[in-house]
Amino acid sequence: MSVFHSRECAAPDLAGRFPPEFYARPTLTVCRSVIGSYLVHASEKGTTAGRIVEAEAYLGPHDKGAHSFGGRPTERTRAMFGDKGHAYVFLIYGAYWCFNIVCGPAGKPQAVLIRALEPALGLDLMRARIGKPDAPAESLCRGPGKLCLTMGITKELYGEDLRGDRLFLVPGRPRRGETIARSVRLNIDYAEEYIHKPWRFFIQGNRSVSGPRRMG
DNA sequence: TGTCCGATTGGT
DNA sequence: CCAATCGGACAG
Repeated sequence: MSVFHSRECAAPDLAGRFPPEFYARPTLTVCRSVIGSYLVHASEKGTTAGRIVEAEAYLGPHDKGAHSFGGRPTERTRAMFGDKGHAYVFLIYGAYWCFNIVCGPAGKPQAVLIRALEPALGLDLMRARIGKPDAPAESLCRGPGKLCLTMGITKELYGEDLRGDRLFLVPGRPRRGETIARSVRLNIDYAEEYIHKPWRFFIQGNRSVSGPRRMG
């Protein structure tokens, strides 16, 4: 809460950040735990933030849906093999950036893809970044590519330490009455048996969630 | 060097 | 359902 009073957003509250131990837990635990937490980007243009309402776990090197499948680092995936609690940012379809939190035990390149946020701060800056001054709030960060557009996340933040001052997470929990649901991950038709792993978490029924908003 | 393709999105 | 669009992965 306190972090989001406008005065404090100009100088983000360091104490609000997750401790390193948060990212040391199993990746599926981290993935479920970030639901309800906030992602904050303090950029030169201003600060934007959103409550995480949808995330997916990628459990390389065995997960056929993960970029780290096979276990060999490449130029693109280098960050996934690096320190936990840092950003793995990649470009998809030559058009959109996607943001992940690097996780996993030692030697396991894993990550949590942030798929959707409920906008919390800097909505007009978000709208300005996509050139849509009238875009409804719930659509601004609905989808991994869109949230990077509106949050101003690009390759510039590749490998960024999420405990730093630019891009960071602030703990939060789902609100009363909100339920965390899980499902298969989206758009990984090539992942064979890993297609069916229920490694997507989301706040049931939340309007900012991309794809299916309910189980079943 | 050349070819193939995607952890998406927006429009038809 | 379909195309846009381009950096990276990998084969040769």
